[in-house]
Amino acid sequence: MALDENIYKLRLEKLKQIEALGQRAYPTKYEFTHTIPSILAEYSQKSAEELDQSRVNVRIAGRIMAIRLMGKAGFAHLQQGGQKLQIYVKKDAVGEKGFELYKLLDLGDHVGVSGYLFRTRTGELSIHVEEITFLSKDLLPLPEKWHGLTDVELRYRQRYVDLVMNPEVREVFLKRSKLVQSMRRFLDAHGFIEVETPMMQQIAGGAVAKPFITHHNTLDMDLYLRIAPELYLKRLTVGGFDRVYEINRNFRNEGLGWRWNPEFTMLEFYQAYTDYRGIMDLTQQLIEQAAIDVIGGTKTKWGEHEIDWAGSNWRRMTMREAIIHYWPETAGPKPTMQDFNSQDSVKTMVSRFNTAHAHVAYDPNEPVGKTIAALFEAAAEEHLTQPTIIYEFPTAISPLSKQKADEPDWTERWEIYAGQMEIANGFSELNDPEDQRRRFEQQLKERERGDEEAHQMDEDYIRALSYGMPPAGGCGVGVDRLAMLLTDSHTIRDVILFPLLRPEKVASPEDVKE
RNA sequence: GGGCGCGUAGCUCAAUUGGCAGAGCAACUGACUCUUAAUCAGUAGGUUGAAGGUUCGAUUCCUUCCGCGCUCACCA
Repeated sequence: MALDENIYKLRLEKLKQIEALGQRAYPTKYEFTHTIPSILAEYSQKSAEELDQSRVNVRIAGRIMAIRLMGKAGFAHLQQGGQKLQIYVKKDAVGEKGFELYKLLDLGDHVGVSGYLFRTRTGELSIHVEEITFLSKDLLPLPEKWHGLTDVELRYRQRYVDLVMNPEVREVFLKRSKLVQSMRRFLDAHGFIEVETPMMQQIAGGAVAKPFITHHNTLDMDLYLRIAPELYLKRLTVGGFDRVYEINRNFRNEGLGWRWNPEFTMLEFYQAYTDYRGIMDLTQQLIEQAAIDVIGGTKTKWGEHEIDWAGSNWRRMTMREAIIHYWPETAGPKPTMQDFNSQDSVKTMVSRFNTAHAHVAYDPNEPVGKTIAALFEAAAEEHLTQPTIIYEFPTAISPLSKQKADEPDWTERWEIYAGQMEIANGFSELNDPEDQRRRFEQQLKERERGDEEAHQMDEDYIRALSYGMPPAGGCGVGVDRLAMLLTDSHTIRDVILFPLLRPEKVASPEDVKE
C-alpha cells in the first residue's frame, strides 16, 4: 500500500502554486450560507425560469468528486453530507486568478464557492460560480470514479476513503447512530439514568468469556478489560439507582467471525421491582421502537428474508419447546419434556440428534444444562430468522439468574434471536447473596474441570448483594448485531467503523515527501 | 488454531500450455466557455504481496512467510 510518490509531490507543487495565487493552503474557516443537502432539499423542484427570475445566491463548501475542464470553462461536482451538487466555473465569471485556481484543483480537494443557482442546458441544478476559495488539498488520489473502492481490506483499513466514496456505507453508520439515539431516548423516557462503570476491572465478571489483560504501572496491578458491565450495574441497584443503563464497549478475547469482533458495543439496563417477563416486554418494545426510528417502519430486509419487528410478529417459546419444535425429522421422533430431566435421556437425545445433523459434542462430565444449551443452538438457532424470545435457560449456564420457583434446574432467563443471531439476553437478577456464592462456587468447579471461561468468585459483589439488592430484571442488547439486522449488513465489520485487523506495513510520510 | 480461496499500475481488472506485463479510470502535456463515465491528440506510471526453489525462460509450477476473505471450532 505504498503511497503514490509522484502524485503526492505533484500536488504539493500545485499547493505552492495555489498559495502563489494568494490563497491560503490550509485556511482555518469558511463562512457558508447553505449546505449541499439543504440546497437540494430546497431548490430541487425549482424550474430554470424560477431560478432566473428570483436569483438565489449561495455560498457552500464541499469536496470535489468529479471535475471537467473545457478550455476557459469547466464543471465539477462537490460532495457534502453524502450528496453532490454541480458547479459551473467560467473564466468570465471568476476572473483570471479564479480560473487559474480552478485549473490547479484536483479530485478530492475541498473548496468553497459562492455564486447563484441555475439550471444547465440539460436541466441539472448547478451553481454559477463567481468566487472560488481553496480550503484543503487532497494529496493522495481517490479511488477510480465509477468502480470506487471495493477492496474489502482497504475499505476497513481506510474507512475514511470508504466513507468518501461509498454513500451506502455512510448510510449504515448514520443508521447505527440513530439506533443508539433511539435506545437512549427510549430508556430516558422510561425513567432510566445512563451511567458509566469500569472498563478496567480486577475481576472480569458478568459474562462467560476470556478477557484481555492489561497492566497499570503505578499500582503495579494487572487489570482485565471488561467482558460485561453487569456486576457493576447491579451494585448500582443496591445503591438505589432503580433504573440504570450503560451503552459501551465490551472486550472478549475470542475468535473473530461474521458475528464477532473482539470489542463490541452492548446496551445493558436494569430495572428494580420487575422480573424477567417485565424486562422481556420492555426490551421487545425498545427494539420495535428502534426499528421504527432507524428505518421508519418495522420491516427490514435480511438477505433473502424480510424481518418484521412489529410486536405482533414476535414469537416466544421455551428453550425446551424450541428443541422439540425444531427437532430434525431425520433424527426420529421428537423428544418430550421428560427427556430433559435426566442425564441419560439427554445423552440419548444428543446421540439421536448427531446421527441426523451437525455434531454436538457430548462430555459426560459437563453439567446436563450445558449440553442442553448446546443442543438448542445446534437445533434451533439457524431457524430463528424472525424475532423470537427463547426463555427458561438451564441454571448451569446462568450463574447470575434467578431459578424458576418450581424447577431449580431452570432459570428465569431469556434470549432474543433474529436473523440467526442472538441479539439480547435478559433475566430475573439473582439477588440472594448465599445463592450467588453457591453459584460462583459451582462455576469455580467448572474452572477446575478446565473451563477457563467459567465465572470467577467476586467477593465484593457478594458483599454488595448482602446489603440487599431489590428484586430486579436486567438485559443486555448487542448493539452491533442489531445494527447489522437493521442495515442488512451480513458481517459485523460493516457496522463497526474501524474493525480490528492485523497490522499493515505503512509507508511513512517521510518515504513520500523527500 | 484447522480447511478452502485470493493478492498484478493510485483504483477496477486482463495476460492462451510456462514465452516481450496490458486496458479503462486516475495522473501529466496540449486543444476546447453547458459538461456530467466530457471529448480529441500525446506522455508517464510495475521489485506481479515477500523470500527461496524448479526451468533456457515464472504473474503462471513448487516451498515458506506476510496480509485479506470465506468456513469450522470457542464465544455475544
